Amino acid sequence: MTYDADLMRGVVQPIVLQLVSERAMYGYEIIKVVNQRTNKALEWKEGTLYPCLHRLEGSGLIKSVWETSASGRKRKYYSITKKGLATLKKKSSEWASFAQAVNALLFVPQKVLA
Amino acid sequence: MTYDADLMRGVVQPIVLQLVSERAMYGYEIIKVVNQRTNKALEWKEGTLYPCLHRLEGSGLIKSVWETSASGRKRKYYSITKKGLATLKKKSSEWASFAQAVNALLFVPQKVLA
DNA sequence: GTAGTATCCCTAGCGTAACGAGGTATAAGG
DNA sequence: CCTTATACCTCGTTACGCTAGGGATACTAC
Repeated sequence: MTYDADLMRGVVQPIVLQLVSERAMYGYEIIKVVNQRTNKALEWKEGTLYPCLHRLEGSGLIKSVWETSASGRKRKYYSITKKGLATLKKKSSEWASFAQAVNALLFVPQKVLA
Repeated sequence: MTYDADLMRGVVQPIVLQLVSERAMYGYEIIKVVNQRTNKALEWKEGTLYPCLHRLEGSGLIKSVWETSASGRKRKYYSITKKGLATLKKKSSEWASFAQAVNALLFVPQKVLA
């Protein structure tokens, strides 16, 4: 299922921060992990991820190193910085209470009405 | 608490649809209800709501009537249309599974890791 | 009365970020 | 060898929430 693009706004950064906080990952890998872990509920494309990675690195929230695998493939591994960890913590609790607030509005228990 | 503006994208329309589906409401009222029902977790401004109302009406998802209260105040009451109801249903279930997917990524149970 | 606040509507312009569509290059598999 | 998967990137479009205005009427307190 593919969602309204607008929903994606605001969650891409936190998700990327979370993933690279678990372990160092490269871009292409992140896309695969997102798609798999959500059973294709979220389906990111490269045009979504790469600019985001560059923004995050530019803000000093993640950092990257180039590595070459045994097969010879070059991959840019991202990991989270101290600053990024703080942001992740803030953003994910922000998301949690935001989602709760939205749910409170969208799914109103009957007794509240009328 | 005020959230990253980007989070708000994609949820303003569904929320408005939900509220005016409960009963006819006017713009200023909607803002108050959103602020109250979320305990100020969401704090909408007029610049957020009014354009959204006009978009929704333009798309035929809601309709409006001017009414004058006993005190003489003119208010534009919005109510949901049949088409709007269908959209609301779709959008809110979309939100539900989207939120679930995001939660699955942001709050990973320990056993999943490594 | 009148000053200040709350109610009620509206809009123009800005900034931002997801997306589609494109490009490059290398490894793997048939 | 030729296709597919892997792996990186960027440009332009687009949509919409927000800021910062503007206008008008009712209510409240002094």
